[in-house]
Amino acid sequence: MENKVVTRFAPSPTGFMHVGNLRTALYAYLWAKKNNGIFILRIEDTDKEREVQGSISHILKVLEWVGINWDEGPNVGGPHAPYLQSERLDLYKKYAQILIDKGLAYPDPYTEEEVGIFRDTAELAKKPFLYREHRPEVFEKWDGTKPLRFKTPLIKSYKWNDLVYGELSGGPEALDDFILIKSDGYPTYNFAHIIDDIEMGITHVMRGQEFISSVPKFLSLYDALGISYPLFATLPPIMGEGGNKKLGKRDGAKDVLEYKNEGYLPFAMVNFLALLGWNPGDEREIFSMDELIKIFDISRIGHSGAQWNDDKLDWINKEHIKILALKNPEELKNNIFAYLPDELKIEKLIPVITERISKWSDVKVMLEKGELDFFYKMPKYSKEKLIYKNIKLEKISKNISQAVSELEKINEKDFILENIKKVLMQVANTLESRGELLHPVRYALSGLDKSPDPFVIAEILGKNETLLRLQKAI
RNA sequence: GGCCCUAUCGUCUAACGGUUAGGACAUCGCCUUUUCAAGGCGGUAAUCAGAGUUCGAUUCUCUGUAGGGUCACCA
Repeated sequence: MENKVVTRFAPSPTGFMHVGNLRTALYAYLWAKKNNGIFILRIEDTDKEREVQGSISHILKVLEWVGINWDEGPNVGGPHAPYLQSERLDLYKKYAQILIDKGLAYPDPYTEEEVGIFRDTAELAKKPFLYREHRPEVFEKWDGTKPLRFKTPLIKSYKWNDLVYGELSGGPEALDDFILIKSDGYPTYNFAHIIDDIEMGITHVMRGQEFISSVPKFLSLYDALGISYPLFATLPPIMGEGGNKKLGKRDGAKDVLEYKNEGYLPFAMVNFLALLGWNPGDEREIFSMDELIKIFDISRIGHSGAQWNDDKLDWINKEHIKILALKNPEELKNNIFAYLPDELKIEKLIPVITERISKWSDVKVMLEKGELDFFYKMPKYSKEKLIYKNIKLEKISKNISQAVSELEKINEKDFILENIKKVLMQVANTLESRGELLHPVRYALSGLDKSPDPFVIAEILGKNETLLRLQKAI
């Protein structure tokens, strides 16, 4: 197994995971699985200031929810353990020492304030800030109390190949003496992720487009260590809905688990995210995770930013609900029942509800709007509304009476949709317009202007209740 | 401001020099339906602009414009 594909998802535990993070994880996972490779989860917890308690378990929960299983990482372990960067500090020190020995790393002699002044001056002059312009002539010995900086070995431009974007480049201003190890002893992202990617044998590095401008720094570090580059696959940004800003926490990107709570199916989320920046090249749009693994291909990842779109997510979710109704009706039932009070946990209500929702929480909305009350409560309504167009009330009453006497002939156990429909349609067809019977019947049974059709309602209510409500209307 | 990336219907996108520029979401209309939803059928709607290369540019090149990213002891 020489050329086994190894990818990783390496989030930092600084808060909740949003959909942008999840898509990066998904693409890395799909690519690994498509190639029978390994998908590693690594936690980049090197910023102790910004770390948020509970983030790690949150990340694991999100990945578990959508069905992204890591082959190596927290909980499952693996040959490169530990998978938390904060537990790998000795490793970074080892590599740092190699650079120091080569004369390619040195302690920063300035205070943070002094560096701040350098930066402000550069900004004021509308020039990019470059620390290396202030690099000390003589390097002191590093005692661990000062930040350790990388000495950019050669000021040059870099050109490299990206699996998604093709040839990319960065000018010399993208190279600088960045910090390898902070004064608190933790490595920076720039340093740690490279060491870990090397140590863990990562073959394909997938990450967002915001890292393009840092790649020259990474390349210069690989060069300094004399190590060949992994393959890079850069992902286009996800933009906020309606806006043109990259979707980020600051711009209201939602916690992935909020989608779970709102009642989206994990497959729908995966499906939608897969399509945001990638397409299979044909006209299919609905996929399971297994199908995605089969057809996913880095070469079909797009280059331009894609806007988040709730409408499309809702549609995809609805499609997945339909699939669920066929494949796993029990799960469909459980999800819908979870929102219903006991008196509404009626099996026959499920198809009626299913066709009206695009996510589970819509059931709650239906409930709140009172759209389901009539299934267990005698509806309240005004008799004027029984009138269909300009038909007189007496005529309506007569029509209903006629329907009632016909419905009475049906046996209690034969009181099912198709029989009810047959009988009511028979009566309705004798009238000038069918609406003069069907409208009042529907209204008498539901008390609503908009409701499922009267036959369905009648079946669910049963013979007694149906006739009772119709009598009342008469 | 420097550097980098991007640019097809409102949105997600297909078309890797030759298509009546295709599909999906949304929208609109019709059919079905008492109504709503669902479903079926159909419509409106796009190559950012200007030069070049070419017999021929959505596609290749350049310039402009617009949008995005980045320039931390954050990742």
